[in-house]
This record gives sequence, C-alpha cells and structure tokens, in this order.
Amino acid sequence: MARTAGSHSDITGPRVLDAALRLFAQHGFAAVSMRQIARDVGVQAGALYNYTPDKQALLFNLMRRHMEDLLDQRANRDTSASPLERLEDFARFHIRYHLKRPDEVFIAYMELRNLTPENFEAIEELRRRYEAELEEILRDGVAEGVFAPADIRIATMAVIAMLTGVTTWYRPAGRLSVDEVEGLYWEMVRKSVSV
Amino acid sequence: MARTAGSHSDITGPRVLDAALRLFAQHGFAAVSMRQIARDVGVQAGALYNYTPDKQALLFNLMRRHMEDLLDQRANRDTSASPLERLEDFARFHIRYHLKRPDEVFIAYMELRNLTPENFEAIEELRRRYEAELEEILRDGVAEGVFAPADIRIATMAVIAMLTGVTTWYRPAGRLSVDEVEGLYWEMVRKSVSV
DNA sequence: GTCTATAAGCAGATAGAC
DNA sequence: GTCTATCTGCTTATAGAC
Repeated sequence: MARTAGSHSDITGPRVLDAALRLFAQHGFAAVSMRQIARDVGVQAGALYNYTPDKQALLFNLMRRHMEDLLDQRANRDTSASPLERLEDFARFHIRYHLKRPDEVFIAYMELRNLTPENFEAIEELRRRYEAELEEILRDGVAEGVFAPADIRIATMAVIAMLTGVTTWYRPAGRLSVDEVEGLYWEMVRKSVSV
Repeated sequence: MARTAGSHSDITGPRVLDAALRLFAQHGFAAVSMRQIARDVGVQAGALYNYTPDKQALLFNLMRRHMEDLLDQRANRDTSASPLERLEDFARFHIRYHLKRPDEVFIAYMELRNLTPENFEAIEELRRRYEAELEEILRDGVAEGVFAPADIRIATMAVIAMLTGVTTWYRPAGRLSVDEVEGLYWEMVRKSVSV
C-alpha cells in the first residue's frame, strides 16, 4: 500500500510514548510541555494529537503499560514451589525488573497524584493485584510455619518498599552487579520475615 | 513601634511557607503557581516576593528546614547505648518523625529533581549525614557481633527505604497506632540485620 | 508591606491547508 | 499525518503607587 509522504504513524506513535516516558521521568509530568515532547520526537506540537487525545492519556498509558507488563511477567509463575522459593523468586524478580526499567518505575511512583481520579483508581487496582501475590506468599509461608512476620499486611508493604528502594541508589557502574544486589536484598527479606 | 496598615511581615512570612508546603505536597512543585500560593495566604501574587526571591527558594528552604530539623533531633542522642538499643531508637524515631510530617517527607523525596544543581547538592549532603548515623550503628553492631548484614551500606539503604515506606500507606484512622507500627517495623528491621 | 498593572513568554489544545 | 497559525488563558517576575 502506498504511503503518503510525511506519514509515519507506525514509527511516530511509539516514539511519542518513548519521548514522554523519558521526559516525564527526568523532569516530572507537570514540568514537561507537549512542545518539548514534540521537539524530542521531531514533529510539531499539533501532530502529537494524532497519537494521544491529551497529555493526561500519555501519562496514564505509560503507567498502565508498566503495571500490566509487571503483572504479565508474574502470570505464569510456579505456584507449586515452596513459599521460601516463591518469596526468593518474587524478591529477585522485583529487583531485576525495577532496575531494568528505571524510568517507568520512577513515573509509576512519582506521578500518581497527576492522574485523574478515575485513572488513579485504575492504576491502584493493578498495583494491589501485584502486591497481592507477595501477601499470598507470606500467608502460605505462615501457614506452613516457615515465615513468622508479626503482621502479614505490614510485612508485605515493608518488603515491597525495601526492594523498590534499590532504584534510588543503584547505578550500573557501581561496585555491585544486579545479581549481587538481588542476593543481598533476598537475604535481608528472608531474615525479616523468618521465624 | 507603630505598624503600617496592611503590614504583616511576621504573620505572612510563615504563612507563605506553610501554604507552599501544603500545596507542593498535594500537587507537586511544578504544578503549583505563585498565584495559588498567594490566594491560599490571602495576598496578591506580587506580595510573595517580599518573602522569597523566587519559587525555587521556597522549595529549597522547605527542604532544608526539614532536613536540618531531622538532624537537630538526632544531635543529642545517647551514643553510649548498645547498638541494638541505638538501632531501635533510630527505627522508632524515623517512623514517628516521618509520620508526623507527611508533607515535608513527601516533598523531600519527590521534589529533589526540581532543585537547582547547587541546591540539590546541599540537600543531598544533609541526607548523607542522616544516613551516616544508621550506617555507624550497623558498623558498631557488626564489630560487637550483634548484627551481621551481608553488606553494611546496602543494609543502610534497605532499612531506610523500608522505614520510610510507611508514609505511603499509613493513615491515622487505620487499624494500627503509630506505636504499634513502630513495633512491627522494628521487629522486621532487627531480624533483617541480625546474625 | 501590599496593592494594581504589566511585561514577556509559554501552556494545552484546535482548525484548516496541504 | 504533519504543518502553520491561532485561541485562550496561564506563568514568573517586576515596577511603581499608596
């Protein structure tokens, strides 16, 4: 099929989201203008509206894509393993995934307040589903007597916060590899909920 | 001394910072206008510039006040206590202090990227000094054989992230009191760095 | 110290030509 | 699909009257 000159829907579309991702992560949603995004993509500001109804949808779609990808990656996990194995898998996955996507993670945690109430609720629901897996692992471990956190819900929040915190300091050029970081955090997580 | 009509320097000054604190925490620095702050204080936008040279100084002073207050409160701690006692004191203090000042904490963590490079460096230096106390406690504990984290630096970051995370979910009307939350987190912290 | 008025510019979003 | 031009309204910050 012939293509109209200057028509790049399949190229420009993803580029708009990519530019928004990087710019929102670096400067914050409110501080980034549609004109900045357009400049980064290499089009005029008006052309962006062929790909998004507005700026809010740009933010929401970035967050939703991130959360849905996160859930997809946990969808086919091995639920027959022991709670200890499942907890280690979760902890290592969480660190690995978050360190691989620093921009998405940063936005997902920092820009929640810039979502409209409806969009906020949609993202929160996805987040709750992700946290539910960890809570279930801890609950199963308590039932089997291998874990003994004083409070399962608080332990869930504490473990997620601890693991996510790695994104605030980790630098690829630093003294530790991702694998080493995973191991160090896993040890702390394991001990923190142990009997 | 007679006061000029309409002159309220000693009242308006703190009110400007208070309004900025609340609005920045709620909507984000970039999303809040000087007009919004002025409206909240009850003056016209131009009058704000009697109290701050610009918007950036407003943000920086809020952050600096927060970090300096944090350090002040730790200045006269008991360094002769055991590492275990000092760690418990630090953990409980951190939670209590952060839950008492949700707006300051939120801004201090979310608005770092909106500081100028010089201001950012100044705040980071204060933050490093705060973290250094925890690192020192862990180091002393390792030397005495009561703590055994695999990596002291990572344990420092992990413990701070875990404790600070409480601000993301705690609500005063919830099922747990601050004291109970302190106790639950302290148990997890203690176990996570134990031998 | 606060006001009003204004400067100088950028914001999100849309219309219509090509 | 992208462009240019534009609408409307907002922004930070300053000047000068009171």
